[in-house]
Amino acid sequence: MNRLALVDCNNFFCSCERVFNPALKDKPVVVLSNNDGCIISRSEEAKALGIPMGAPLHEQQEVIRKHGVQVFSSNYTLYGDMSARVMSILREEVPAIEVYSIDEAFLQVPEGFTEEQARVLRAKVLQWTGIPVCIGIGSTKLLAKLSNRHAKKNKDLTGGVFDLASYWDPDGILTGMETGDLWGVGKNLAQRLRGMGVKTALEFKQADPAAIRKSMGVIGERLLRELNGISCLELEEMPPDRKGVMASRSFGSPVELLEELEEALANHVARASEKVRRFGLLATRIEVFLQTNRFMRDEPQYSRGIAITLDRPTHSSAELMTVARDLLQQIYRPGYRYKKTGVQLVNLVSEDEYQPGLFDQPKARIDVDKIVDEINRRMGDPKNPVITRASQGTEGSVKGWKMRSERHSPHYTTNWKQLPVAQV
DNA sequence: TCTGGGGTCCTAGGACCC
DNA sequence: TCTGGGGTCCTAGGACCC
Repeated sequence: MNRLALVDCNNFFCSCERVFNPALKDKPVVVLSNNDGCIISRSEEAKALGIPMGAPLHEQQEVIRKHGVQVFSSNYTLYGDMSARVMSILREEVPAIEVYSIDEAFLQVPEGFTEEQARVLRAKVLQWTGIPVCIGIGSTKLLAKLSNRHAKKNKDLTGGVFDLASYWDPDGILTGMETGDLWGVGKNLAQRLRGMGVKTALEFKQADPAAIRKSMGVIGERLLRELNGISCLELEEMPPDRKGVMASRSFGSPVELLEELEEALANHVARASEKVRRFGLLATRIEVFLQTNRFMRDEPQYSRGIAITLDRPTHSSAELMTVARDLLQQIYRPGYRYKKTGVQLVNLVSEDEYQPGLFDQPKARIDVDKIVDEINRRMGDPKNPVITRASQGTEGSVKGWKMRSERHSPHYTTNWKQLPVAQV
């Protein structure tokens, strides 16, 4: 019998901010998306104030002011480092682990693994990192997710740990859960199920597999089986090779000029190609896209993407920037107020496996890109690299495309100059 | 003033080939 | 009267997730 545990960090980004700033304890805290646009993490206190997930910041200003909600720009350097600490503790405890996202991991646990043991693990993570987690146990990924959700929703009763299979009334829990609360069932699938008269998780569990297959395809059938304890989603210890890398940002304020778009795009290409180099990959295809603000209903809208397959795979910033700029020029139309541009590098191949073609240039003896990457890694932070290309614009030329990040916490754990100081 | 960014998987349809 | 069928690759778009 398979046995899995899903460990999920509570309000992860907010919890990270709290670890190094104890004054935030018991206070409402929220963390914003890139560009300080939306609220993407909320402490329990902030949730209690009725601040919804994904809410635009400007809609919540009044609540924030009234209750003194502490607001932070996202600090992915800090969150990434804290995540690695949590994952390394988990990895030591179990034979196999799949890091599913920055704040979640599936653990392969022994057959006799109990809620009691999960509580010990939970306490250890909290003590060693300061991050509270919830743990759900089940025989499939979907059931572990489901248990985790219950543990989190009923923390007072569960103490943050739950195993559906050892509960006295599992059907009662499934009845109290809508299909849309299940992992993998979004708005559309939930609606389709409602159309079939299936509303609760229990009704879904007992539904006719053939009917589900017919109306929801293989995805529906897989969910149904997982819900019934038949594992369809394997634990993936080795992350599969990346399919693509994307980089894009909304502008702080609308941009109309091609030159500014080119500058913003050059920055996105720089980030995307650095990522591709870091993974030891080459891109064989590049896509550039451009769009106006779809929320501005009364403004003229324009949205277009264009892609080409490269003559040969590359991860050179200079080469990719040239191609990207050319593509942008092809789709750019004057007279629009643009909200966003971005680049996707896809069909990635391994640097080592790639066979150079007959007419390829031999590799440069010194790879300038990689040297720049190394310097930026050691000396800068991701939002402010110390070395950039001229096409990316210069410091001080404050342009419309610059991203907002006004309430950034320090890089407590990754920059010597920003280490927290203990008061004696 | 103000609405994130980065992924994955699946399906359908067209082009092309034998 | 009558106009293959099956496989593969590519692309676009939908749906979902964190």
